[in-house]
Amino acid sequence: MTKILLVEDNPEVRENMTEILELAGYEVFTAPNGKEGIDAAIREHPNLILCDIMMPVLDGYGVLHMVQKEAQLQSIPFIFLTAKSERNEIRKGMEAGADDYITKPFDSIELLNAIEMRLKKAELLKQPFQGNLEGVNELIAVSYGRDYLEELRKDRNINRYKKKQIIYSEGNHPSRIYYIQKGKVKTFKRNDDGKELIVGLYAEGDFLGYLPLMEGRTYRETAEAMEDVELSIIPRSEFEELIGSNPMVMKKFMTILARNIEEKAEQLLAVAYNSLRKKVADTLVTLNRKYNRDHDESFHIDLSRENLAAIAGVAKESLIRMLSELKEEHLINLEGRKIRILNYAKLEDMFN
Amino acid sequence: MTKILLVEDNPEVRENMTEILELAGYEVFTAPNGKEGIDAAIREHPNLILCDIMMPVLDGYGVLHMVQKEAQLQSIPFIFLTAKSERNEIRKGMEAGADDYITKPFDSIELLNAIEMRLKKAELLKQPFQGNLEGVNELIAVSYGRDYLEELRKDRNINRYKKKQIIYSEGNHPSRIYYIQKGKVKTFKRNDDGKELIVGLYAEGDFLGYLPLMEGRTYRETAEAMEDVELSIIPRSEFEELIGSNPMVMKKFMTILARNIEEKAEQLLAVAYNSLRKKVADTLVTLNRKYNRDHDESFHIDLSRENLAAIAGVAKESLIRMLSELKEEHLINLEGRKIRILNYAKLEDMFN
DNA sequence: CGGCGCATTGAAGGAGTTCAAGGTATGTGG
DNA sequence: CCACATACCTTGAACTCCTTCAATGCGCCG
Repeated sequence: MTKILLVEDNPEVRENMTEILELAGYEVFTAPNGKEGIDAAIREHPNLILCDIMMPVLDGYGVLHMVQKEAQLQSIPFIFLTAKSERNEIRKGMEAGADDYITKPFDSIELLNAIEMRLKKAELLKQPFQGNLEGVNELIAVSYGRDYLEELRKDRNINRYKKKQIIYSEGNHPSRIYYIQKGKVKTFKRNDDGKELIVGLYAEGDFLGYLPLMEGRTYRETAEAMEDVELSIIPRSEFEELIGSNPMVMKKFMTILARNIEEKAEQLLAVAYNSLRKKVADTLVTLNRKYNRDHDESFHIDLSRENLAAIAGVAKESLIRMLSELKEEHLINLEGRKIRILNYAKLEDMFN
Repeated sequence: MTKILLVEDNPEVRENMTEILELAGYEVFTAPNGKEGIDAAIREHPNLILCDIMMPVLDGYGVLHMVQKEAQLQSIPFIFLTAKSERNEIRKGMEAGADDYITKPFDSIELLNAIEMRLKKAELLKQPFQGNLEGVNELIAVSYGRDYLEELRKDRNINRYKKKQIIYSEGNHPSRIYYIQKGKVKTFKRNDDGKELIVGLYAEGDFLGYLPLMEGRTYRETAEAMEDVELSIIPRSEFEELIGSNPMVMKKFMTILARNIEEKAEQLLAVAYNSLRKKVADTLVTLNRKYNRDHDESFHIDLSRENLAAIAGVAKESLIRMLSELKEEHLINLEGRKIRILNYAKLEDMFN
């Protein structure tokens, strides 16, 4: 139920308006002065505040000021409601930060329309979460329009990296994010022994390196070009603008992050307890899912054995042996370094 | 630089205003009619739109309507700027969804004040990310005020679960999140062999089970009470309201998620390549960091060996043997099932 | 053609799991 | 309050799966 807080010192006006609002289906809370109004706002957290200006104890400007100072009340629409109808007064009210300013006397329909519109505008922030999202690209499309990606491609400095070149290193400070125009990038961590675990794979159209920027930390992993790569640079400020400007974008971004967590948890289970056999099979399945979205029959995985091993979290030699085994069983085919999956279903349900 | 789009058909007024705005330090784009105004808005993505009402081709209401329909433009403040000063006209403009309505003639100071206030309000959505956040609790505090937690404690249905009781299971559909009043909860996954890996530990004051709600999926893990537990239930709608109502809350929440990803990646590396010795030491260090925030000397870890093993991702017996070893080396002390850390520094830098 | 990088195969070794059995704490019912 | 059951902890010994080390093979490029 939508809650409205009415702050008004005149008891008659208050009751009259309460009636109108309740008839319109709102749940109404009232306060006879500014101070109690603030208390009620904090207590009830209404969806909208209607407030008189001239009141004892604390006037309407005071209420608005307080409301804007409290983080939890900032986003509540605030409408002044007053007999002061001179242009100056109106400007003063709006300049104080009200969302609307209605002068008495008013029609009830005027009041209700105003309320409805402000509620609607506030509602834009509150769409429920949306599932299904391919990549961060969508974000860009949503917030800047489709052309933005195209623009990126043209306008920006494009950085080129050779195969095996480091893009950023663990411990460095992030100042930008990267958008991959071309090529593949891996991000990895090393343990104390120098063994490499690949924690992320990125391809054309992916964004890279946004996590540390969001956390305000240094990079926790190293990014390296797996082939010759072209990256466009998006400066920190622009990224923040991108994320911060549109609540829908934020929601989508949060969904992506949430999914990422689930994936990592899944991988964690696999790495911890699964047999070599299953780890390798899972890796192949995951890579296929990731890079072969349209289920192309002729698709093959083309990564060095070393990298494959670092993704699966196993030794290179173990991986190779397991690939041979899987080939024996006609689940995959090895064509040079390239791997083609023959029996996807069996790989997926590989027992442990 | 702050970009302002001015849509106005009269060339004189347009140039005059442009000058004022540029003097005030804004970057100004102009359009002579509504249609071009829309195009410019999409192209430039301004921070604020000033718009006349009476214009050829497409009038101000039309522009506002279009702006509200485009997801990427919705959140841009929109100010009407017109000679129509009758009360009716003002109401009509505001009811159409404008954020302010300024009547000609106006002082330049009036105009600039109005612009500044609307920019400021819009800016509330765009604060940069903030680091440092203890838990989701903070979110609640920010958005609803401190008292909300207290309220939760009193008003809600409190569900009680006995030790070992399942709170939710993998595959089920989420319809609410949980807030832990009392007790400890673990979330875990099982691999095909039925081996358990603990992926999350939650204690008093933590929230539980929000990820699947955000992703719109089923639970990916099972939650079980580790001791007798009291939980309050927060329905889905309320959770969405909570997250959606305040952009600051969203930002903070995103930061939490980002951190969570980093942690999982870290754990992944550890589980994949580290020795039993290091896995156990890391687990002890992590648990200490998690549950002993104030570095209490007399703190001890009190978990079953089984659970400890499931956190570290090793066999129970292996864990026990390693604990004995660590005790021999005077790094920890075993007091019954309880574990006290004696040499935190050495545990932390345990070699592999 | 020789050197380099990567892939493959063989054999040895070891870290950690598993199975099995005994020990200790905790609680419950007579 | 004791006896007994149950759940949890600990230790021993065998085994296995995977890693590691080492040698060889293969293809590519200057």
